[in-house]
Amino acid sequence: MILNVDLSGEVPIYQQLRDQIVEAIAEGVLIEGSLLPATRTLAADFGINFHTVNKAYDLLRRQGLIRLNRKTGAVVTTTVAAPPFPSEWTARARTLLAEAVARGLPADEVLTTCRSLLDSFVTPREDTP
Amino acid sequence: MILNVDLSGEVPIYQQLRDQIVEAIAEGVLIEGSLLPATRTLAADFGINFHTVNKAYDLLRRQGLIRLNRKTGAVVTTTVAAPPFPSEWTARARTLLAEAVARGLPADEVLTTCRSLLDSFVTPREDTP
DNA sequence: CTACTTGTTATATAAGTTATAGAACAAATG
DNA sequence: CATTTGTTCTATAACTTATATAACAAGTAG
Repeated sequence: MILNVDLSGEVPIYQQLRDQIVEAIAEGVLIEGSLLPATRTLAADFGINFHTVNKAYDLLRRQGLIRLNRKTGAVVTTTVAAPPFPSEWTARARTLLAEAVARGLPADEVLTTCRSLLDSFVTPREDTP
Repeated sequence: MILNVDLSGEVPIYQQLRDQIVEAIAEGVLIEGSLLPATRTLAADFGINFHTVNKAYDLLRRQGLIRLNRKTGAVVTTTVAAPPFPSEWTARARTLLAEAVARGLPADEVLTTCRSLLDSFVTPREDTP
């Protein structure tokens, strides 16, 4: 997995890490059982503090996307979204889609973009018999 | 237009205001030429500081969604998204959609949700002859 | 013209967030 | 037992958020 951190960007570093790991999971680059680098290792790779990586991992853990074990490190776990998540997610999607429409992007183009993005995620977890 | 502000929420107040105004524009509740309340008025309505409202309006102005005139106040302006916007938006959409997929929401359900949201926005600006 | 309403700008302050730093603890592995 | 890993604690600097007060600037209405 390739992570890219923009240290001088507007988005907090821990959020960038979280987002990219979430995307890697969606893409199938990270699957159930995949091991993430140790916090100190990842921090050293980017020249950042390991507390910052810790914060990203803690976010992912609270969202049920990884499990943290001593010595084993962070392991990706695929769980099904808990009840409050879908409606919260929809609210956020509403805001993001509204922004696109308000700024003049045609609704059908927006939907096409969403479809493309989703298609790029859908990873064949099932074997072809 | 009905605005709702959660003073003790995680999302900054100025962001909540911005988001809700963006959604109102997408919904067609606010259309080109609609006047927003004066910053001091809106601030008084919610018992917040007018600088906070100012920040929300300034964000909207920089995104080309409203124009600010002295005495006239804030006026909604429908503009077409500038070049950097679509790709930036797509990047944000990618992150949000990835989160849904990573947390186990079926891709087709996610797309359906997006379609529903977009449908709820599409407002007939053209007259029916 | 004067008064009022509006956005604009400036300064200050308190609380919270982000990132860094160093240290120490706790558990699992080899 | 030593090492590696996450966990917890304290501290600090820079930035963000929200508030407060004050003054300025430009339109509009009387």
